[in-house]
Amino acid sequence: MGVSSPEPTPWLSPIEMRAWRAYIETHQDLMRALEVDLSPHGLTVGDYQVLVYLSESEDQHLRMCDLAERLQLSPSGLTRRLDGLVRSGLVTRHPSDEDRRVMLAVLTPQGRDTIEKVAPDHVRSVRRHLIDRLSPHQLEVFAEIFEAVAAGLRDTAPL
Amino acid sequence: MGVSSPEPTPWLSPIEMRAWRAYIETHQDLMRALEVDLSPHGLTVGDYQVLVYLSESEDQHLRMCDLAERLQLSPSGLTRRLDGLVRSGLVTRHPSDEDRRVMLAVLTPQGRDTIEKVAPDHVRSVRRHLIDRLSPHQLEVFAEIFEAVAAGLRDTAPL
DNA sequence: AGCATATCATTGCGCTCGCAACATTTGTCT
DNA sequence: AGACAAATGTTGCGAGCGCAATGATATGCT
Repeated sequence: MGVSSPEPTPWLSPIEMRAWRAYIETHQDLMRALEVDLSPHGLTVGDYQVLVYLSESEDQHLRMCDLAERLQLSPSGLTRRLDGLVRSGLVTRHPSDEDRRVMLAVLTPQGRDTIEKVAPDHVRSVRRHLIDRLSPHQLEVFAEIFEAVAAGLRDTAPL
Repeated sequence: MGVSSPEPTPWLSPIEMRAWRAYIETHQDLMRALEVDLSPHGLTVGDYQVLVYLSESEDQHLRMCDLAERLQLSPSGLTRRLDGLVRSGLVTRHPSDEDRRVMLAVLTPQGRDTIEKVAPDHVRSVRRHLIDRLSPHQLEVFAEIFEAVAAGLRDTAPL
């Protein structure tokens, strides 16, 4: 490349600022709305995610470390979150036979019932607040955008 | 309207699921990257936002309640966040003359210097991780999407 | 085999935040 | 004026999470 300017783009244009502020300010409200819709079921969105990943898994169980990675949660964070679900009877811990370091988080029948009962409501909530607001084209671009950002983060993170 | 089905759309289509998961999983990573980029300056993104809103305001000050609303923070949350900034010398508290209930959060000269020094780096960070990844068209749709969602939330929230 | 290193889960500690309760001040209504 | 309601900021309390340290187990290297 030739000689490039040392300060490529120092500030945000109006459209960039519009997009950035709308995103930042709306995300929190959206998440709060989902929490509110889920709270009558006695679950947080975080709890719900745990049940989803377990219910999607072979034999309804997952190693703690794998679950933590999918939830983007630190090991300690997952330990505490699972504590709550165990107290509620939705999940149990079971030591692995193959590797005695690992604990398996396993969905209980009650947990299975709960996720099946709650999921339709949660999906409706996501639709109502987000997806139904978007045209097919906007939905397509929405997916593209976050996939592109995710790809970018994977590139720069390992620096 | 005619007779409509009681369960309009019980599940997410593949494209909907793609969009939703990409969004949820990427948002956290994006915010974390912004925090990491800002941390060398000794600021969190939350602290940064406080300084931005104060620096944009008349006479560099804002009532606590107004600031809390813009930050989407509870009153107690703002009290604690300001505690940290006051300890760092970037902001001071000043009782209002007009209304003796209110406290004004006012940017100090040092806080002014800090935000002016940090802002370009933060903007570059936002560009690098998000905005530069998007085409002009994607950026436009990005803004539309979150403005539409925000409008929807304003409609349903007051229920 | 033996030892160093890596992996896995948990715990202690600190941080941030929301909710409810509270004290203070302002506004409203009669 | 007086009484009641609303608004404002702070504090105690508890929930949720990350980091660092710890203990237990597995893996790799010589």
